[in-house]
Amino acid sequence: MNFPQNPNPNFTFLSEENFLSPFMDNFDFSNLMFDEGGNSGLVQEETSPPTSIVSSETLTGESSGSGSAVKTLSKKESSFEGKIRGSKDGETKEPGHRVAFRTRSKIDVMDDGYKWRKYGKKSVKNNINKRNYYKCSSEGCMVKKRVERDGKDAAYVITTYEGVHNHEIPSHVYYNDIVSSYDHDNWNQHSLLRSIEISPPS
DNA sequence: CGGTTTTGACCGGCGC
DNA sequence: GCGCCGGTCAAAACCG
Repeated sequence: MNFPQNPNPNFTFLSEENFLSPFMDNFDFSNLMFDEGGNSGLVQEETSPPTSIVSSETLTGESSGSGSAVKTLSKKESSFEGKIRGSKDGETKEPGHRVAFRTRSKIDVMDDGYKWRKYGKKSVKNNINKRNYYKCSSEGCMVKKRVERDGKDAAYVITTYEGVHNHEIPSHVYYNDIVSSYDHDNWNQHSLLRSIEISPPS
């Protein structure tokens, strides 16, 4: 269960370089969903049917079944939002930056440079597979991560990040270095990931 | 030895 | 009011 994506003992932060090639080779960012406190506007699950989100992205005709997964997600979103609004008024209630990725990969979890500790596993409806819950290991950092496989297309993995990191990425230096060094088209996609990791304060 | 994973139980919200 | 459903906790096992 360690690092299925990188059996290599050499895999470290430095291996990001190594990580890059296979990463883009094996993974497809076929669908990304952004939602910053329901303010981004890139995702609008409440007004638009979840399907539209999928179709607006590139699903290469395999979007048929994926709708269900997205649906579940959006449903969660709305309930989550309601929960926030219903909470106390002055409680430093962070809107919670939420980002959902839908990637095509053979592995379950992608290493994004942070240290995650698994704290739960649950099987959800609309998905025969189990959903895994991770939390950032750093103290005071309550960022959560949710990983599940698409019940319809086992090839796809849905990863949802929630919250903003308090601290630097353990491999932050490398990221900067890499980002500067590698300006390939591929990094276009990955830069998205990076932007999430550094999560700008609104 | 410390930190992490595992797994079932528990809890709280929502819908009916 | 009850049951479903999703999310979290916590204790024990497990691993490096």
